[in-house]
Amino acid sequence: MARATIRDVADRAGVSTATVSRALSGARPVSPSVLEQVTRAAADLGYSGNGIASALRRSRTDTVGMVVPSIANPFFTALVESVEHAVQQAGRQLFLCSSRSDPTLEAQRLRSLVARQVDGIVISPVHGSLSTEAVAWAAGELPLVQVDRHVSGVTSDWVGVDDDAALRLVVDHLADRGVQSAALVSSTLTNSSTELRGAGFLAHTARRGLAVAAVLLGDYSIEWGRQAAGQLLAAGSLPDAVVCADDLIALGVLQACATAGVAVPGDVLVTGFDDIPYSALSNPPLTTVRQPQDEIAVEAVRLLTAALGPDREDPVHTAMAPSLVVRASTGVSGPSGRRPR
Amino acid sequence: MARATIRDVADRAGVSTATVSRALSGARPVSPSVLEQVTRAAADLGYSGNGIASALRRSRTDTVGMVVPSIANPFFTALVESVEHAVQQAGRQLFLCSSRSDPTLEAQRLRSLVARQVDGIVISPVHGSLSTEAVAWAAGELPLVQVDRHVSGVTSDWVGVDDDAALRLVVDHLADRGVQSAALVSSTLTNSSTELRGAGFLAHTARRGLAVAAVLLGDYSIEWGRQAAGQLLAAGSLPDAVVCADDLIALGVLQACATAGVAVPGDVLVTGFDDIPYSALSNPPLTTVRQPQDEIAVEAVRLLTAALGPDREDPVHTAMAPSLVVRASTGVSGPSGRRPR
DNA sequence: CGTCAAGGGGCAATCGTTTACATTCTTGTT
DNA sequence: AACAAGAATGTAAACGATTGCCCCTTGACG
Repeated sequence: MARATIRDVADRAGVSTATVSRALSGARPVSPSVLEQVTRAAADLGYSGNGIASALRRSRTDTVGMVVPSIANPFFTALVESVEHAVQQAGRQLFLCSSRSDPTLEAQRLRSLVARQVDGIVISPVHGSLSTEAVAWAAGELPLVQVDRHVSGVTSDWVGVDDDAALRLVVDHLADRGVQSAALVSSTLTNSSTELRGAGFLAHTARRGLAVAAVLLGDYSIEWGRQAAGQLLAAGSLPDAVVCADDLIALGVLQACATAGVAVPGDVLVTGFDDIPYSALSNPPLTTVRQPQDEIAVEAVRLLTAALGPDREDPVHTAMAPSLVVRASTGVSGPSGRRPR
Repeated sequence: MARATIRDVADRAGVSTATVSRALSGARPVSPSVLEQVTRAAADLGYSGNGIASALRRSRTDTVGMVVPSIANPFFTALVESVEHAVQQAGRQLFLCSSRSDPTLEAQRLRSLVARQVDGIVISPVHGSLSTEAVAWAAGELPLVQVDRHVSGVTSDWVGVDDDAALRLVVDHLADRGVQSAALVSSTLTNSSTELRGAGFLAHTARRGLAVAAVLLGDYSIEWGRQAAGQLLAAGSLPDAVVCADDLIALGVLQACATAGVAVPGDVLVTGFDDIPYSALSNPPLTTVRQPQDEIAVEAVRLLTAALGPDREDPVHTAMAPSLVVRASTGVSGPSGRRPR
């Protein structure tokens, strides 16, 4: 038995489809008796509407698309959850896609979302330049706001964290702890966040007179953190501190240090970025930068909703203030012995 | 400027909309010259099709909906990622919803997915009985497969892990380590997984002659793990082992033990369930049960795809074999000192 | 030269809603 | 009592694609 349509409901209730539509949606008042009839008929038939037909007619889907580089990264997970919540509050549904850090896949997902007529898109672009074309195109088709990262050369809203301020917090904290040299472990990905964090690291270490021991680039993963730590250890001379561009990398570094018998924070200090839940549980617990991801999500959805309205506002760049969460990985013991072993 | 429609492309190429449709979709061959014309016209206009209109006409959306209790739980994150991949392979897109462990929200999401005419649904239901009505209804509307957990009394496909076998692995391992008493920390959620794990715990501890020191029920979170450990510690007499119904709980237990100065595995052994990535990084690394979530996802999507075909097969229950990942939290040192402090 | 088949293309119906406009039916006003 | 205003409902035209059916052209074969 095929699904009941509005026509079936209308026939059963003895009214026109227009009346059914109005009764069910409340778009215009109907008489109490008719409302009763229609409601009953709909219930009897188990009528649940056809969102597709509705969307076609109204040319709105009440749906927002979101594209993130990875679902597995807890930072994005948290962001997704916040956005989902905010979108839900606004009476819409979230369509989630993962670009798997691949600009080609990302472009594909964007095309797909546009074809599916989502009302707007929230995206954290994979790459600073390779993502530009697809993002620019999508932004031309419908409202789009970038979160966390952003591509260069596209005029669209962006909401994220102030990466420079974040690295100022980290470097100042390390310098206050007496650190004299630091290495950066980050990603080869040339997107805004990565680049701003790299630039911030260099600028603030210079400002505080810290030596830059090394800059190692891989990807945002635990595994890369392990490898990078391995490289630092193999080089023989460990810096006083290792600054990581995200918590996953930092967790990998911590694990490698533990395996190699290097004491943290005794021999080297380690910092992360994002404050994912597991950073509080590592050994030792990780000093990291907290992003206000919930506020970022709320603001992103607010901007999107605004863009759906009639009057187009100018694109807005909003950098939220980060905060430093100090834990044992930069603990009070400090770098007493400068060299391991 | 409004988005270009197939009509615009047809006009520009000097052919009918039917021909454009056929040229672009390849549903029927068109002459090379016309194909060329159409392709150029579409490119010129930046035509990208209207998925909604197409979906209405074909009554398929090439979209699969997925509902999970939480996006933040790494186990579901991994499952989502696997399903997204599998769905993508099948040429469809994934529509992800979080039910936030709330049966009411879950029902709402299911209604929404059905209204949006997704081709099928993959769901991990929140609750064993409270979710039944909504799941049963949705399963009546379209193909639906349950993953990980399942509700009672709905005839639909299910793919998950063999919870009884998993607890057999855990309990046998603990018994082999010389454990004589064990506590279970689980969730109050009465869903299939939780119940089967609880039953398995009781059955296999009985079989191996282990004393059940306590059964504590809360929710699947780190925080609850902490609290439960607190209760056990406060009770004065710690069991030889704490079996946790998932890794998040176990991580909380480990953290509480570390804080309280209780040695793991020296004073107590701890096991988890799911093998989330962070379980390898905890202090100490966690012994846990690995679920073949990728296989589960692939099988779920396969079943869904099969159900989309013409001939309806009988509902299938597939329990995948779990495996035990032994790490330091049940390490070789064993429970030498039975009582902490 | 006639017939037929096949390939290529167009016409128009269709999917299930929503909604502008027309129509009917009340009800109140003068 | 006639008429205007307003409320409730109906009619039918969209929305933008796909596709069954028909027509035309062309070439092959008898």
